[in-house]
Amino acid sequence: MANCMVFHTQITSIMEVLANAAVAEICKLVDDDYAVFRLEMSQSQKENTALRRKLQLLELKVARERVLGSRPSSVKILDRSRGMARGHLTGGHSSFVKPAGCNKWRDDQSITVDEGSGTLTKVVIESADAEAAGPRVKLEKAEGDEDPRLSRNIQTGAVGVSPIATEDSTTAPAPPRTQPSITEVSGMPNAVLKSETDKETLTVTHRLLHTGSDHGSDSERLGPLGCPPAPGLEYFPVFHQSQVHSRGDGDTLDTGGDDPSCSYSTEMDSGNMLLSLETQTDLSSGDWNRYRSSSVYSDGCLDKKREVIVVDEGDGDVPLTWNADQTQLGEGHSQGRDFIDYKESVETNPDVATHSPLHAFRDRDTMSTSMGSSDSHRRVLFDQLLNSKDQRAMAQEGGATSGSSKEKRFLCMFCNKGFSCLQKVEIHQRVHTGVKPFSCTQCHMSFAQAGNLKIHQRVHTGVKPFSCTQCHMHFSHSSSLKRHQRIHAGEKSFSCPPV
DNA sequence: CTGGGGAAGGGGCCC
DNA sequence: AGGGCCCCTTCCCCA
Repeated sequence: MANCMVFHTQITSIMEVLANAAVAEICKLVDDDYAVFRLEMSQSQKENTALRRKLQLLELKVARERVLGSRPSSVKILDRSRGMARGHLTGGHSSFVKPAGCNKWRDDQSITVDEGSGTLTKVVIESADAEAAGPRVKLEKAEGDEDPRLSRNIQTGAVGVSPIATEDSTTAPAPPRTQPSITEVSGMPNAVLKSETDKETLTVTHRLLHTGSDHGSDSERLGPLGCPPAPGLEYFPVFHQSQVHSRGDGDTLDTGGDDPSCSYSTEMDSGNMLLSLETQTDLSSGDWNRYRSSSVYSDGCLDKKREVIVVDEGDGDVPLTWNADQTQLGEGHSQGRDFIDYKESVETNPDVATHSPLHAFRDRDTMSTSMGSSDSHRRVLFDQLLNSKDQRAMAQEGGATSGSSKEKRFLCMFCNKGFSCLQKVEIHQRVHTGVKPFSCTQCHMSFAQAGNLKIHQRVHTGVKPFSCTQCHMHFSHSSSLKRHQRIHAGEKSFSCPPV
């Protein structure tokens, strides 16, 4: 019996030893695998960084070639306001910033694009306007020796500072610490705003983002962070909540925080996905339109989506029915919570005029005291949307629900303008979304209405079906003929009223 | 003064 | 009869 007990004890001890050995081996395997995993992650991240560096260099080269090719000595930027307003990217997406308050680039605004040894590029745009509204905007792309990040500083400084156009950033006077600045670490997968002080960044961001609206024209507006806004995206009404994918539950897989290999939360920031989209897309307007019309903004896709507010006639003049079969404009854009919020606000608050998605977002954003970078990005997009075409539409139509609500029971969800049928409001909402599903097959142009495309194609065909009966003139537009015939009729457009 | 795009309204046709 | 769709027209604006 005693022998049996001893044997049992020995067996138990042996089992414990074996179990401990097994645990140790398992732990070792896990550690090894984890190390391999981290190594692979870091390698992949390095590869991504290298690819991004190459991409940015290519973009810079393209921008430089365009600028230098068109203006070899004194580089000026063409007025792309119309192109921007019409939603066509015509150049590098992040290379040039149009000074606020200026409708056109002036001769005294210089742009220096010097890549030097290929490792340093500075783009300096100086506004000689002595007005306080004229910011000094400096885009700087500097590539460090080891640091793969490409930084871009947007500074708003005192006006009147002598222009800075130097190849060496060390010769440029360092901005005062108190000077507000925004540093976009564009070398990261998507732009990440780093602020010296959050308050200052918020202020400067707000100032930068409102420089265009202060002057009233949407064509003057800067894109986010000085980038020409992507068409369509410029007025993209769907904005998503940031999705942070790093786990914070503290288990062994929690690689967020001090483990850089898994700190990819910013990559998934959907607010910055817009920038990512710009970066990954050939930004020539043609390619952009191809992309837009083929993959995201295909007409067939769009026409199947219903994003309108339908006035329930049985409920008086209060629009209560949210008709949104799909609250996204294209695949690849998850349904935005802002739209959900808006839906809720519409359902709970009939005051749609002051609770449009834009107002709702703006109100909510204004309440935010710690606006993050993605919020800033979204805010500029919403401000662009609200302050430009939306306001123009509001001004033209006198605001919400103009006209008879019985006849115009389909309300635009952006400006609340009423339309008689669903298709009309869908077409109208393309004003806000920038969607132009009808692309010309012979050029880069695209149109929101099929009829306008048809008229446009007369440019290529040379067809001028409208002939003047009193002269040899022919016109491609009927309105042009009508306008021309006023000349024969001796009609004066502006005549002094009889005294 | 013309060229041309943007946007909206109206009417006809079809289901 | 009513709604959706398509096409055309018209006006406005800007380059």
